[in-house]
Amino acid sequence: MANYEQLRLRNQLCFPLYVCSKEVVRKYKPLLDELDLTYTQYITMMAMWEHRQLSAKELGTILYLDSGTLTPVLKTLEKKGFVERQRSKEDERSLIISLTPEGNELQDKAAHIPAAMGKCIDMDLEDLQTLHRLLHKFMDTSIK
Amino acid sequence: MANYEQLRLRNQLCFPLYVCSKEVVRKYKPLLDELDLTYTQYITMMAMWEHRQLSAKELGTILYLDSGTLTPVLKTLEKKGFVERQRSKEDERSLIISLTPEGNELQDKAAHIPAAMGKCIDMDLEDLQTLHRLLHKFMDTSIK
DNA sequence: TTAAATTTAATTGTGTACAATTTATCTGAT
DNA sequence: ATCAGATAAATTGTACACAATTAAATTTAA
Repeated sequence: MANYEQLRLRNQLCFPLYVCSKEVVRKYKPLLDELDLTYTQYITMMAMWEHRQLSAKELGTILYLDSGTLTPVLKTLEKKGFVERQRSKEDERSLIISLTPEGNELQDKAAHIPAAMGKCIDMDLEDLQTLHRLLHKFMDTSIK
Repeated sequence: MANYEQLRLRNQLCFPLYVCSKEVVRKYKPLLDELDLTYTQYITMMAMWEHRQLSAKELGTILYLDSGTLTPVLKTLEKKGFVERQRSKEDERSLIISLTPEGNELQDKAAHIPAAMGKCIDMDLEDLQTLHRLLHKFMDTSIK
């Protein structure tokens, strides 16, 4: 008789990852609605606040997103006035994304979000730090 | 001068969660292609293998998915012959999902997947167990 | 008992994700 | 100098994911 214990949802690592990720993104929604940003647009803006200017290629590397996802996200952010898209002069293949003044101002409006999210998470600091460390370890050792 | 340290991607908990989740799902793809299942269809089948019969409502609770996502997934799985959809006799609002013989046989073909995925993850067992425990704790304390 | 509230799926609309392909540009080896 | 290969975005197609709404069935309460 076969033992399918390993096929139970509760024994998977992938399933709680998948659920936690989705539910955290869902918790961001009311906060991000105030900024007129989706979660994907928000992490894109976080990368832009940090780097001011990036090629679409570099953004994709930072965010782990391909052009199929990023192209429409960047067009939307441009339409909202938060970034500018322009071809590189040195290499016409490359698309340079720059933060606009409006995009820069948005950072002030977003400044309270990390603390607001923190209040939703009812775990002690040590567990959160361990979780953070292990997720980064997982990313570094198991991805690509 | 404002300090936006908390707005950096690397300091977020959400971002590594989001990346790890996506990348794990991507790693499943070649294994699931052999079964003609997507990741969402796979976790749905895992729930069905475990419970044999569930209402759509119960499935949604187990998988953290709403009817907007589940309805098309279940129709696809029915088209593939792995589950049956029928209205409950006692409560016509309720949709009963049952495993078909073909769906049951699929479990044999899936039995090797957890071990195959395990080989992709280059972390020691203790870290994986800690990660698993903390993700469940996160789910239990911080979701809904 | 019947009207209001609740519950369950389905539908609609928007926005990702990603594989695969296409198009344009650039680089390097001959 | 040129063309074969590489690179960067965009496009196409499929499949979620979820909020909001709708529709039907059931339950509750006046």
